[in-house]
Amino acid sequence: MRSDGQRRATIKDVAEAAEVGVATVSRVLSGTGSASPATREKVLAAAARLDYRPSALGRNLRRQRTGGIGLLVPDITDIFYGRLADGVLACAQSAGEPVMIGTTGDDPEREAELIGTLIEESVERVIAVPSGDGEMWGPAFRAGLGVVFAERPVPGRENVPAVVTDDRTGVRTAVEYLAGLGHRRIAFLARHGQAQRVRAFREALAALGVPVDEELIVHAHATRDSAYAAAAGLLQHRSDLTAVLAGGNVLGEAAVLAARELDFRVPRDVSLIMFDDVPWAELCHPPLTVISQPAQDMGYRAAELVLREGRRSRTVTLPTELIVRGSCGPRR
Amino acid sequence: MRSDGQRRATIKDVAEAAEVGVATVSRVLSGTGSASPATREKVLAAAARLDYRPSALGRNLRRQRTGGIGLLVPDITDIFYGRLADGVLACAQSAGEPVMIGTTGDDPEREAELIGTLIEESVERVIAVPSGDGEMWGPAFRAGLGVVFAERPVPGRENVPAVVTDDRTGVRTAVEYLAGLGHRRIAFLARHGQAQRVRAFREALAALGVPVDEELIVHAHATRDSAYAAAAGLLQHRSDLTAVLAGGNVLGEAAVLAARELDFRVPRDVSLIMFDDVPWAELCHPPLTVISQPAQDMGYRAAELVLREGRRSRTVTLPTELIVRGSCGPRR
DNA sequence: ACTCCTCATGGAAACGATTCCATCATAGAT
DNA sequence: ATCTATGATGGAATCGTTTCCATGAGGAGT
Repeated sequence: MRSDGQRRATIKDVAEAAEVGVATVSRVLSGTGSASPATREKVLAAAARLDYRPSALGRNLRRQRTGGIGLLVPDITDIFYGRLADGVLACAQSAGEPVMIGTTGDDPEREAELIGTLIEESVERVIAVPSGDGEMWGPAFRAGLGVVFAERPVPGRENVPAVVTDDRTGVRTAVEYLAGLGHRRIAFLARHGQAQRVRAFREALAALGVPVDEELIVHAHATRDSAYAAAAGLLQHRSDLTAVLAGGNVLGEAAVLAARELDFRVPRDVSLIMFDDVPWAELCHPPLTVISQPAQDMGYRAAELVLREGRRSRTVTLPTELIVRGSCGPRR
Repeated sequence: MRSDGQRRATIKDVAEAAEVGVATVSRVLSGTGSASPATREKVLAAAARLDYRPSALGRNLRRQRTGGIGLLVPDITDIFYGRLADGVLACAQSAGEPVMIGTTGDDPEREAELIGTLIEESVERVIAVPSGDGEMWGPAFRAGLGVVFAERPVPGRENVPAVVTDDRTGVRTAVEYLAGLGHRRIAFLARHGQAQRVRAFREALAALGVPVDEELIVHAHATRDSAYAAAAGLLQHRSDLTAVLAGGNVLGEAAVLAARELDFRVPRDVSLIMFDDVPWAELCHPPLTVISQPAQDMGYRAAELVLREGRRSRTVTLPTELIVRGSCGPRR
């Protein structure tokens, strides 16, 4: 008996042990085709005895399809993407599909590299939060990958299925809520790549007859440092603002921190509202009013979409919800 | 030209296009062996023209090694594991290794399933935060996987390399700090699987001559609900306690929430300290005093360890750091 | 009893890459 | 001029699986 630890048993070993051909073993184990009960038994017994597991490598090579899905997110440390990933994993694992993950850091170049790796690995389905303008996706489509975008659509690729949040309604809800409290000087703290939300922000202000001050729209990169710098700059240089809308939890965190550091009292001196409902929003002082986004659902739906590649599927838009806590007050 | 979109180019296509044999193409592209400059050029040009990418499937099947590392964490939504995963990804991506991720939910059964999947996929290196007692790892070792445990060691498997935090020192630091403030009735809010920290807790108390009250040691599962229930139960039923040490950020969050809900003022009524330095610890009111753990380093080191499988490596223990903020005060 | 059909079965090809090995050409040495 | 050493090159085997196809056996229908 040399089955203990040296080499993984192959289908050939099972065939020998069961005294049948490899084709029969394959048929029995995959459930396709016919086999007599006696043979069936023998094969199953041999497979169990040898602790046999079919090699996905061999199978995939033969079948010319890998199964398995790739997942590309900017930053797994951002809880929003953590929850998105969790949703993807929940769906993928219940379907028995392995998931290959990569973090792009919102850098199109790293994204391109990761796409390349996925293609080499013959992964044929990808869920991605695209970086930059999403200009790196040519090779992926040329290679025939099934792609679903999450969180953000890509400007040039409207025909690619995507699962996004209803940015327009979300932003409008936030802006109307703030305007209802009397705020006019509302700042938007955005991440690069949130062009859609910025547009919605302008529209929402315009619809309310509030003039848009471009200097109140500030962009930051996805890092905590950049977010803090942007938030602090905003509060210092545009001190006539009375409310800040943060485009994501990292930006919101930075805003809270900057406000505290610069001695702005929330909500007395400045009202604060952010995208993403995160656990610490309740723990904050004061508790943060947020526009919640269904991050986990988003991941789950994206995974569903990418797994049923059959039907042509359009973009799915998920609703947001305003959760009022204590960080917004009337304009002073 | 049919190279546009239908089928991925194979090495054979490149060989034909360059008018050489497949062996030559392989040699040129992988850099092994010799080839004349002219041939070299022809092959490179053909490969570029056809947008050729070698299939990892074919290569791995032939080479009998997959490369790529598996990563098993309890919950990617927990920022501690998010940072751990980030560290793993940082190392793996810089080494060009794909990463397959799975979440176990701290459930040994799901863990076993995921291990099975990894074996089928011929992944040969795994970094895992083991669930339960880690009794499901037999098949993995039998299959010859290179395993590195992270965060927690597994009782029966001391010879498996692991990257863990210095629980003993971390806990002792926290307990000594609290004792220095006059606290005697110190509770420990632990997750299942933190046996090591519980042991350290008992030892630290004993070393200070403080009697150990077993009822002040409470266990919760890894979910937010379970953590909240445990924290609330602790505060309600053992109201003579004056300080709580939480074994992780989810537990700490639950403690803050429960304290607020039950009208315990922090730190006046109860002092609070938790493992994990997370961004919201500063945002909390009052800011939380924490024992920080180098989660990202942990992941990075684990990845390094699992990639240099060559040398036999022992367990790596990473230091913790006490970060004093405002959630601990003198005993009333 | 002969034919036909179905079912069980195993051999062999294919998937895409690497790598061993044999072949061939050319340059250098005698 | 002949022999040898070296480098370039391609054919073919191999990895583990699935699947096509051929074969053989056995039962049913005439």
